[in-house]
Amino acid sequence: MSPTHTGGTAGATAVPADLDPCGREDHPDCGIRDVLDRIGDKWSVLVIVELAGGPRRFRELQRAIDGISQRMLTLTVRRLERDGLVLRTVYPTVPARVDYRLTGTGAGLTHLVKALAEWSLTHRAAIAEARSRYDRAHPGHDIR
Amino acid sequence: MSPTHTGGTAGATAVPADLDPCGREDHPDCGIRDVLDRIGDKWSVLVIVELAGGPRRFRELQRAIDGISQRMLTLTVRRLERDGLVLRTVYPTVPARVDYRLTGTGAGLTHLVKALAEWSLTHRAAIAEARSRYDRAHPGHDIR
DNA sequence: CCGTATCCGACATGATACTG
DNA sequence: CAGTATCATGTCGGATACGG
Repeated sequence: MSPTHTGGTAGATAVPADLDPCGREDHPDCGIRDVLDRIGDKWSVLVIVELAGGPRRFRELQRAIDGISQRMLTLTVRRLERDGLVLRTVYPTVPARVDYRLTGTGAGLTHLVKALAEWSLTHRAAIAEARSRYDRAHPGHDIR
Repeated sequence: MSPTHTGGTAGATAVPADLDPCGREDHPDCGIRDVLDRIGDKWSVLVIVELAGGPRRFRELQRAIDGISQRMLTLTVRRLERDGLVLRTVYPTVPARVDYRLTGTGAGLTHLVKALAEWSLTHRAAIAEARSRYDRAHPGHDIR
């Protein structure tokens, strides 16, 4: 395929209205960023997935999520709590016992996360192949 | 009783753990990370959303996505290309003309992104409120 | 127009030690 | 057990300048 065509560009030119929550693109922050930042960070999704299996204590989470440091687990779980996605409960026993569970809002997110996870699995092979193909075609040119 | 609890908008709804795409929870890295890293980074989603409206040239993307630097647009679009989510076409004109469009795989991701965007919009208010409530209840204690 | 190449600061994350 | 505090560091992303 040698695309020599400089004529009219094919396809629609407008962003579908249902995908443009900002109204205008010159307004970068429109709410979706907040959620995406949470979804995107290294550990939140793993915490959500783990909590989807039911309430967990701090140490249970840490053991379940391989590689997470105490500090990052604390931060992650605090941010999720702050956003109202996770409910933190402290039992005044000795030693203290704390458990975490998804709120209704958080549980709703799990459906999306689940869809994302399924999509990932479905396309994992294709993506891996695309990557190696790209790397083969562009030697020495590292992106990542 | 009266366990001290903070945060959370509604009562927790336990979700059955059919979410584990890895088979085992002690093995959290199973491909979903790759996709999440792409979803999670600052610009990929915005590029995908923009391309959902049809093919775009480099400058069009940059103008549409407010705040993105040339460097980051290049990197973002290259990574998406490498993953086989975006197709890059170079027309040998002078000056060069390049356009980007979603591949079939990339278009599939659009649906998920769209779902995520809708979820964000729906819960934006609740999240914002949860945050300010948290911040009110925990003064001086910043998480972000 | 469409990039690439550098430099650099800010922030996220990790390691470690300490507390209630 | 469930954190907090502190320090070190690696990466991300922005600004800028240059090149095809």
